[in-house]
Amino acid sequence: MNKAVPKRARAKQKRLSPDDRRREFVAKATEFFSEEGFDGGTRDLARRLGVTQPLLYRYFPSKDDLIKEVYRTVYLEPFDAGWEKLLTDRTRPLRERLQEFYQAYTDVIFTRRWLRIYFYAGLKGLDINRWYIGVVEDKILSRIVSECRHEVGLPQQGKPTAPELEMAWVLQSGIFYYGVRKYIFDSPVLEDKRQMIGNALNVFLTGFAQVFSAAGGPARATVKATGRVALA
Amino acid sequence: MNKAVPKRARAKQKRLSPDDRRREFVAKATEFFSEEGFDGGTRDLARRLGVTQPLLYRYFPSKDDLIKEVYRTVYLEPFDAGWEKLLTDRTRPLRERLQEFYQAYTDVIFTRRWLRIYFYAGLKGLDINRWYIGVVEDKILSRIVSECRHEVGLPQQGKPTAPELEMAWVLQSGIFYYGVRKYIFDSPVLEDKRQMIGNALNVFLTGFAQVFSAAGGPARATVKATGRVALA
DNA sequence: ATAGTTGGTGATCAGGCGATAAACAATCAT
DNA sequence: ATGATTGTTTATCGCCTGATCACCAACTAT
Repeated sequence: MNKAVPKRARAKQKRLSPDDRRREFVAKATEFFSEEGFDGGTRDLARRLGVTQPLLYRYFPSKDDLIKEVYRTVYLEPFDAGWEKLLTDRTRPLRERLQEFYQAYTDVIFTRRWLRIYFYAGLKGLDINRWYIGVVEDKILSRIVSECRHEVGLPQQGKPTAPELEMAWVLQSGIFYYGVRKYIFDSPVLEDKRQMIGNALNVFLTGFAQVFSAAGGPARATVKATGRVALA
Repeated sequence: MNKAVPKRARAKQKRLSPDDRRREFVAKATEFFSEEGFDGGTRDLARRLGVTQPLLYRYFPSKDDLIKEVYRTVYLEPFDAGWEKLLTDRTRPLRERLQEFYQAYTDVIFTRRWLRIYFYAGLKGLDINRWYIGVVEDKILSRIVSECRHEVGLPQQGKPTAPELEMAWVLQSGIFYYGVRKYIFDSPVLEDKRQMIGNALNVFLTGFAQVFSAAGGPARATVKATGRVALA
């Protein structure tokens, strides 16, 4: 049993402040759990941290508490207050605002770390996930719908309708799933993310204008005034 | 310890053929794993089946083998050969074919069972998931692109381009994620699935026509002939 | 130098896991 | 009815898990 020489081994890493060390643990735990899932063992995690397993329990009362901190950092980290202003800044063309927003947004969430934690949490049925979806709807999608309505000359009658919001979800999801395919399924995707976003926006904006504006040009598909689809 | 009366208790359920019983096990295991994840215990599973845990090992050599059978049934079950024909049947309007296809397709995969297994498998990094994505691309998306090209009068020059295929993914994902929100995240969605699909298709088809057809009408957004987006 | 506080480890516990073996119960062929 | 065969359970094994406790090492203040 080679238990000796603990001095030298640890002498290299300088002593961090307790808070910093804690944060370091959370950061590495995030990486670990995003790979192994939340059923990953505390011993494996500790090994990855270069410490022994009981030490975790000095910093966190239980594994669940550690996991909760992981959630918090992952979910709260990305949201940039500037995005709301960007989306509603009518001094710039809508197309340009959306392109810039989706590039910035996907720069943040299109990581293996973020996406995997997101789905692990979702499959667990945690509230935090529904909360996040609500935030996306409030801060992003309903703004986008409002701006689209303005763009095509529709009245700004308060909240977006449910079909409009759902259509914004279709756009959002179409872009979002590019990241899922790439980072969760390791599936090949169009290399140029910018181009994917650009095309998605072009199709969405032209389509939205013709489908949702009552006074739109001769729509290619038959749509009643209510937005309900006339099937064949 | 009440160990007696095993006769009566089991007398009710008639004896099934071995194969049927096996299938019943797989079916209920699918349900179980879709809820608990594949880390769910074999004892819990057995309790759900109304039998004891060791019995599972008479029907399946190991837990992993059982899981593989679960995958097989879930992934192979849905694919309907008729869908390819439906998508390419040019005697009917494209809009109508797509609406019918996506309604049928989502009728099959929009279940808590299917979607959750799909993501559990995906997070594990299993090949079967990449395989499925490839199938979707070959059997569904490239057909859709071909049909769209035909619809807008573009030449049928073999395979779809990468940007076109990616655009089809945006449509597919936009629709697919409706099910994810509803059945995985238990999040409220537009009640009328048919309407969601209809609107998504309307926007996509009108948008696609104007964005991807070189000779399209006056597109609202600036797009070079290559499909690459001109930013601002 | 010494006492006190904090950072970290080794040993260990109770419980749950997947899996196995031996015994019992029920059915079937004759 | 009897023996063979299949279906099912009880008991158990070795391993791994999250968590705890007593102890050791290191830095800080005096």
